[in-house]
Amino acid sequence: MKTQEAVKLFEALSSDIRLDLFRLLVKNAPQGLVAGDIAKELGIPPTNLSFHLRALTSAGLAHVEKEGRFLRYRADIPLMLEVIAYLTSECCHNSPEQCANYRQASGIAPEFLPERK
Amino acid sequence: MKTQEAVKLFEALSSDIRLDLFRLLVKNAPQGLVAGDIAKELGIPPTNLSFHLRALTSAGLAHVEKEGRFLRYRADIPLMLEVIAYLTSECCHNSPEQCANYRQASGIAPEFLPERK
DNA sequence: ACAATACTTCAATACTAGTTGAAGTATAAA
DNA sequence: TTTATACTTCAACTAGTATTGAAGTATTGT
Repeated sequence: MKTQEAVKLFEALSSDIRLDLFRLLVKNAPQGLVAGDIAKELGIPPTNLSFHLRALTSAGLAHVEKEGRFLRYRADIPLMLEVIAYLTSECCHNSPEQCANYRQASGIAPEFLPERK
Repeated sequence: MKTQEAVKLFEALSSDIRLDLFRLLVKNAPQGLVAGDIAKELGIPPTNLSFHLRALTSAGLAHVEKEGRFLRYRADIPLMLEVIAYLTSECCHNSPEQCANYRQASGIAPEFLPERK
């Protein structure tokens, strides 16, 4: 992943609305949610929701699919994992002693953490 | 972690300079780097570097310590791991089948991934 | 004491993002 | 085919963010 792409992704997550939104989609992966259900869940006006949904999708963190007159949104979980890998890469110069302690104390499930290469 | 704190952290990472900066500090954890070394490494003017260092530290992602006339900056790795845990929490409703596949394919080291509770 | 170094804060400017109401498009229901 | 539903785009305003040069503070070397 390039820096500019990662920046785009973090920008997309830099809003309370979008962060709630994305986490809701993560929670409801992989089936996703239609815009109306999201609006009900988060309680924000449709105009504003559209704005933030667009921000998420154009960053690539969510994808849309049409279902009749509904639009279904899904989180891109692999991309989320890529940006985590980018953020944490070469942590502590991959020193097993230094970094592994942090990692093990983190309360993060093993499957979400980047391999040390 | 509360939403607003996580937003603050993602905002802090929403700049190419600060993202490079933070990743440099992650790579050089836990000993950290002094501002001058960072400036050399990233090649940005001191005024601007100060601005971005302040943004990172006031978000809590980095901490400063005085060393004579130098200032040493260190990444807060546990906080980084907390925000990862926040982002990925309840992924796929913690369904082992759905989510574990994503996680295992992610190339992220086990120690960086949140526990499913 | 004086000058150099290391880094920061200040002030001014330019730009980018967030929110809202009104209007638009597309699908479905009556 | 008229009406309602689902969601988006447009336009306007507001407010926050990034960058830079100049000036400031603190520490070290001579």
